[in-house]
Amino acid sequence: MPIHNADIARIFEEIADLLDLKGENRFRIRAYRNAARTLAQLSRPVSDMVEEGENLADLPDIGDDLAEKITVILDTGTLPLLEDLEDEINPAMADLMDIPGLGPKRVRMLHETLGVSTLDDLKAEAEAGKIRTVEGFGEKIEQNILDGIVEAGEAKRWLRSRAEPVVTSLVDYLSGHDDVERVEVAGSYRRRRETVGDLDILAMSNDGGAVVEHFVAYEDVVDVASKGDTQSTVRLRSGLQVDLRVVPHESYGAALVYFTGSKAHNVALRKRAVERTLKVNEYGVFDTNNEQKRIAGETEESVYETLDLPYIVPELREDRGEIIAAEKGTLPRLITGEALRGNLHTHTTDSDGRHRHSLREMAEAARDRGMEYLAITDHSPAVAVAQGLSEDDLRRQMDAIDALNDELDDLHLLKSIEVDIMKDGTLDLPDDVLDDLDFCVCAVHTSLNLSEEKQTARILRAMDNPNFTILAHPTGRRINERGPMALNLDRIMEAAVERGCYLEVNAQPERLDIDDVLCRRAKDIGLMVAISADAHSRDDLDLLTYGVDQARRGWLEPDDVLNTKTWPELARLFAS
DNA sequence: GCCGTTTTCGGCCCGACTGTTTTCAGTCG
Repeated sequence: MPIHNADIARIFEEIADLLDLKGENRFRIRAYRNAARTLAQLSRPVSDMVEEGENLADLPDIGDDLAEKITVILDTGTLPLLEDLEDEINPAMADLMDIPGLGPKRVRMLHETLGVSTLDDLKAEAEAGKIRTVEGFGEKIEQNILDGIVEAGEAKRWLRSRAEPVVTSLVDYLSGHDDVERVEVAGSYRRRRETVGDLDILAMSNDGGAVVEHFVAYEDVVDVASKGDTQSTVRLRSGLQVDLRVVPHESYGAALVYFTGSKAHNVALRKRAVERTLKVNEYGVFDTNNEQKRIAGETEESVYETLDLPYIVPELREDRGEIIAAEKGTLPRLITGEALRGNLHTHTTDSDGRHRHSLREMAEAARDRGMEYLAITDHSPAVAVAQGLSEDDLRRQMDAIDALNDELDDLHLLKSIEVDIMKDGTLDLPDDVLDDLDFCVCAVHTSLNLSEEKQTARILRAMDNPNFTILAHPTGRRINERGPMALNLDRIMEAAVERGCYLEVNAQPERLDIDDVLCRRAKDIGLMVAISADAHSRDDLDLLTYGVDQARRGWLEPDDVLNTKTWPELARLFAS
């Protein structure tokens, strides 16, 4: 069983939690968390780095000690430090820190006084009214704990696409107030993450109190968690939590940086500020050598400028090397939706009655959106629920495409298929029909639970087929529904490079597969991707924008993306 | 535990709000 970066990151996170509960040195705790973050976002497996004799201590936030611990984990799958800590502290106590309002100090206090170790213990003591008897606790905290336990069972991050309409109406409402000059959604929403935990809204106004009052009076607000002169937190009927922050004109840029995050990016910026005897907070940039004189803050650009940096777009603000790149002038020129010339994954009513639009309707929708080409990729027979195309069906569709291509002069339809990768790694249609297609999109839809070894071998075998072009939704995950398949994607991506195959960035909001970190890894090894709508209806062609967002977060530039190429260019790539 | 144009020790990002207290610790983002 190979040890992945994520496994090591999880061990470091757990160690950090347990050290936190012990009341250890907070900087030591932070060191473990920083290292976990570095590992989780690393674009290549540390196991490879070790094999190739590279020094792990060269990685950011990893020194000699943690480098050694990583090699121990790679060898044994665990770490003596973790096992010692787990003997000392019940690991279930770490879960208690997920309840809002409970941090390490309060959890430890509850453990020492009431013997609380698990969520069940906590619930029982809260319901019995015992929490309020503990020094430093009261009725409010007890009630918040009870509420928090209930919400912990429900809370899931929202797909950003699902939050969009909520955002639009709330922003409209806030903009309608006379004292509000400007409103913007910041946070992970602005960084265009695939999901959002809550909404962070920034308003420009000189009367924070009035704007906060207006905010909490919004008709969808069901609970006001906090309310001050400049900020407030509420819960909407939909369950979404919204934080509002109100700042004056001169602080707007600094506040936008601060509220957009990520937290790690902000920390890195503030460290950089300290090195320049500056202080960055949500009100501006201040010169600590000159009586805290404000030197910037009105715009985001002004904040970055005082730190000797060009503007960094929100999608890159994850402290994944963007600050160094900005300093060196090597920030990527990110892919945009306008750069896409076509869509390489499209379904029609030919394969599935539930698909809403015909070949012709899909073609016209693509043309209306200015696309140069559209690949038709209905399902193959194995996807019986989708009434996959038989060999004869596919041949008939190819004829229909030829006819339509004669008729359309500003859109080129490509003949393709989303062919199933069978459990044994063969493709679901014979080679002689696949040979006649322009290219093949290949996908796993069944037997998602194979072992990592078998699943990887299955896909590698499929890639041996010369007709294999693009691996669709490579991990098979559905956000909030099912995780990725067990899969050695590093091997698959390397094999794809060797064999002239490609990966898809599936733009369906619940898939977004591959994700941003994997996009970055693909770029690093020179593997191009297709940003594909996986369109099941005309409107689905507009989903491409979510795929573009994910690709931007993965640092992809136009040259990293197949469908920025013209069809003749693509045809040459696919033929080689 | 990491890190270094203040470099092998002594720092490590910053402020608002709540709930408990009477001046502030804990938590959160």
